[in-house]
Amino acid sequence: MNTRTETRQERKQRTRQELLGAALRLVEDKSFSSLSLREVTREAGVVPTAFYRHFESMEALGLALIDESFRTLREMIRDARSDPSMFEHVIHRSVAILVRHVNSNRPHFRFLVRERSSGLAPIRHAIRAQVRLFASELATDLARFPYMNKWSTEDLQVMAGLIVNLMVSIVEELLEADDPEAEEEIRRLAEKQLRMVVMAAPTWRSKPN
Amino acid sequence: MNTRTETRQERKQRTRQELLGAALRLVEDKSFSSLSLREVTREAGVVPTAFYRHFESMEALGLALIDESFRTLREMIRDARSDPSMFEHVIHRSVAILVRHVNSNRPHFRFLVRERSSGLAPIRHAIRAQVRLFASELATDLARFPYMNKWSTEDLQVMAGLIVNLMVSIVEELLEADDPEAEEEIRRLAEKQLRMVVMAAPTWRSKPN
DNA sequence: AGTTTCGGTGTACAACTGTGCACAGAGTAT
DNA sequence: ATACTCTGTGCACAGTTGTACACCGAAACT
Repeated sequence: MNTRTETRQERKQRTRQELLGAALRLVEDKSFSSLSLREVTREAGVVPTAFYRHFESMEALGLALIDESFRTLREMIRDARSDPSMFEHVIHRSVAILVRHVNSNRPHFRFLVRERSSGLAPIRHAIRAQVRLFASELATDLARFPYMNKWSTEDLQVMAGLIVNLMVSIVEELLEADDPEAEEEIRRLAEKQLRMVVMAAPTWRSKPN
Repeated sequence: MNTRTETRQERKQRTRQELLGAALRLVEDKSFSSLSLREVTREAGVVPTAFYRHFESMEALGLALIDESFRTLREMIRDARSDPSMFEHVIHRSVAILVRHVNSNRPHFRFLVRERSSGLAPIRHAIRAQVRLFASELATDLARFPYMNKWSTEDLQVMAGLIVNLMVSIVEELLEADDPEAEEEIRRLAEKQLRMVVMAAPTWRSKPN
């Protein structure tokens, strides 16, 4: 039994994680806002009132989930950036990485894309802020690519927004897909869509008329 | 008093509409799935059990709301198609029409974009099916444009998907915006994004390598 | 060793939920 | 005028909800 030599902090962290995990498991079939505090504690295996030792409300737990989810998303970006074969097959590699990370973190991604548009205002806004941040980082990355290195900041932002949008909708579709060939089809179309979007790069010039 | 000479069918239709309207009003600040049958009937001014005279469950009401919402969306498309000045300034006009329709049907659009990703599976799927249908129609429309008239059906579908995606996210942003200058900024960026996307048309060729 | 701190328990309660049932009263059909 | 058909009402009931409160026992501190 390893609980024997468990410090108090550790124990607290553990049940905190259990609460977060329980919520994540439960939003698989229900929306977060229709999730009750008692359901979460029941799933986590603690008594309802224990919830308050960790979060002051369900909304607070939701915000914590956002933190957690974006931590895994940042891992993904780090993966993508450190991929040496990236520059040649950017699109192919990016989509591959995205698909892989969605598959190994389905609950987190599901939570994010759902609550991004539905959900309580504070949660919605927290997610959208993070996504915008992500888009900004992408924009600076884009500046290193051919054709785009002369673009204005706004143009880069717009292009980044476009790509992030696309990524969000790819994630949405991946989450709806269950069988692997549906996934393969999504991946194929996703790559095509991305290619179309970046195809604008060589031709683009701000304020065309 | 006009209720004096009200036929039974009319009366039933009226309270049915009241229920739909009540639900639409309530999802302004809560998500549909966390909406209770009693709340809806309370807002509509009828007794809870009367609900069942019109819908067998909240899910059924949700599906009815989808119908209603897409009816107003189809109006929008009709407007757009019949606009004579369309072909010259397609993008500018399209965005204008979109913004106008979102503003005059905020509750419907809010309901759609929220429940599209969250919400119960049947409702989610119903909405996504309609959106896909919309994308297909757009694809055939696109075939009439220069450069694109030689494209394969799949390429047209992909481009249409891209545009619809973009429209969805524009609607999402419009719904978050409250003050008119924020709206103006969204409109401006939306036009730029659309221009970028269609910019691919002249250069695009399937299976580039 | 004695005291304090604090994560988790158990009980309790008022508020709310969905829905079954009997019934009213107006619209409709005969 | 009489009988039937409905939409909407009223009441009831068991189940669930959030949270207040007193409490326990072990880790942490003195």
